[in-house]
Parts: sequence; structure tokens; C-alpha cells
Amino acid sequence: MRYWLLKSEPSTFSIDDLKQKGSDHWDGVRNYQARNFMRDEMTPGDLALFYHSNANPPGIIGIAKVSKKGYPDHTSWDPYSPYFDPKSSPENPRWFMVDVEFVEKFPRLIPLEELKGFKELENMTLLQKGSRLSIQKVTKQEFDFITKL
DNA sequence: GCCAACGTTGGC
DNA sequence: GCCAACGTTGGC
Repeated sequence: MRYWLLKSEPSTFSIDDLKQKGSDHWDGVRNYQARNFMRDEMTPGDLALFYHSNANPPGIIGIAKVSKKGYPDHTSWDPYSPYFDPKSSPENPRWFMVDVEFVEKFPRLIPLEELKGFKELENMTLLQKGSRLSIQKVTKQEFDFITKL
């Protein structure tokens, strides 16, 4: 059982979108480190903090659960997709995605600014300087601490 | 809209 | 394999 943090811009895909759909594939990730997490490590049943980036304010808004392990991201070979990558093909997929399902939306968004104030979270990837990774590992301690806020 | 930090590309 | 140039992320 692992814990993750998934970033999404709410103007593109928000927790409410996930809630409404129930589950969805986490497509469009075009970063190798994040891809490797999805392809190699994310397992059905893992829980993820849902983070709204480029939001006002940015912060953690809920929980999602991995519902399907990594498989090729078909948007990467769709020339009409904004995530198209000519170097990816069905025969030789470069990018992967997982499916996630809605678990919970918090009664309030926990702002990034607030998270920065907790000593318990000082080592969180999210709070490290220059951290842009869209899929991050979270420790059980961090996950439990945040879900109790 | 600005810009710092980071990742990728491609010439050499 | 180096590294400059460029593109993207994401907070502010």
C-alpha cells in the first residue's frame, strides 16, 4: 500500500470532475519520473491526495484511489490530442497512465500555505523548493497527518 | 503576467 | 557527453 499526491489544474480537471465521473484515466502526464511511478509502482488500492495546482489558492482538496494499474496512454498517439507525442505509438508506447476513482472531497481545501507551516510535513516532496513533479510519493505519516487536518 | 526552477532538445 | 537555448510548471 503506497500513498501519492496527484496534481491537477482544476480548470482542466478538478476533484468535482472526478466526483462526477466516478473514475477516470490519469492521462497527459509527460514527465518520465511521473510516468515511471504510474508504469511501475502505482497499484490498485493505493490512495492519493488530490492537489489543485494553479488554483486560487492552491492546495489539497480530497482523496482518490488508484483503480487500475499502469497501461499505455492512448492520447499520446492521437494526433488530435493536445497530449500527442509523435514518438509514441501503440506498438511502442512512451507514456503510461493509471485509472483513479473518487474517494472523498474534503469539507475545505487545505491551502499550500497552511501545509508549509507544519513541522510534520517539512520533508514532503510538495514543499521542497522547485518541486514541479505532478505525481509525488507521500509517506503514510504525511498522508495520515493531512487527512486529519 | 512575471519569473525561478526544472526538464528536454539538439548542435557540436 | 556537454551545455546553451528553449519550453513548461506553477506560485505569487
